[in-house]
Amino acid sequence: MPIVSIEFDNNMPIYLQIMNYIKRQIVTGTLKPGDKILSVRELAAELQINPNTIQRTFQELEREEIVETRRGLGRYVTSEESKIMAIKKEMAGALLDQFIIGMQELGFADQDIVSIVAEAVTESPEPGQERGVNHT
Amino acid sequence: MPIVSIEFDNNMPIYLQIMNYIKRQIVTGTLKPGDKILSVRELAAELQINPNTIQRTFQELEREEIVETRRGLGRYVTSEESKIMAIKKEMAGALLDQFIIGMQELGFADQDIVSIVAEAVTESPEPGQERGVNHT
DNA sequence: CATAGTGTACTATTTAGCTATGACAGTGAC
DNA sequence: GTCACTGTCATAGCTAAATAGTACACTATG
Repeated sequence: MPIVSIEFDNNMPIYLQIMNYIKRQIVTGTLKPGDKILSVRELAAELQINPNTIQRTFQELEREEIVETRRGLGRYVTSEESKIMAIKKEMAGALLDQFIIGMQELGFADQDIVSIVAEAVTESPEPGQERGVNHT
Repeated sequence: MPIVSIEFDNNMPIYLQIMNYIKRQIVTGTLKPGDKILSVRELAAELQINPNTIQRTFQELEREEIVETRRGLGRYVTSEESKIMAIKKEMAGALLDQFIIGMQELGFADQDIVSIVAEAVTESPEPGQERGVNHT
């Protein structure tokens, strides 16, 4: 049984989901700047996934300059906090865009969108819950 | 050049994206209950996509009882408006969940989430725009 | 009847993602 | 040097998604 686990969405590449998983850990401080990251083989074993897939995940993260690789030693979270802030901003912006544009495409008015969010946040503060949405 | 077009996300199956595209048209009333839907070959030509992929899209939509098939005639939007309402509710709920849980995972407080949405909605009311997000 | 349009089915091919497995190279501790 | 870890590379195989092309069945129209 894995120590940590991710609920994978079959309609999205695993390596992208693991990327976001790592990014979240960095953004929220679970992984701090300069921290050593689990090795390819460790993380592969923990998530029950092929090491090659983890390798691809890290290659992407490195391309985004979020992690640094020291050959023979391991991988480390970038020390540039500005980079981490930028990632957080980018991820939040993507979430926001997807949500608002999506709701507008469904025909919701701007005021409705705001009140739906406000209501959802007050009625069930903990994550992972079902939420009701009033529609017109 | 296609009359209508969709910006496809390569990280998600096309047939699912077309599904949502059709669902949105139904939910917003662009396609009304009982309306005839473009044929497999028509829609395939319009979206520049293989008819087999469109066929798969419609099979899924039919499984969700959103469209009805009359062999030899074509496909039609369901006449049950309650079904359409349910779809809208479901799609909005999915968007909401994804957004709120995502923001919470990024470390945003509930109040922050509400104000970010309120600000985004007021500052750029039209869809398809970039939005800034203030983070702490 | 023939025709044109509809949905449906089938085979074959390509590509991306993921897996399985093995091998090689750099680093630090002993 | 040896060992155990690290990252990296390469080959092969499997599956789902999408394409291409063909064919068949149903329906309305004439």
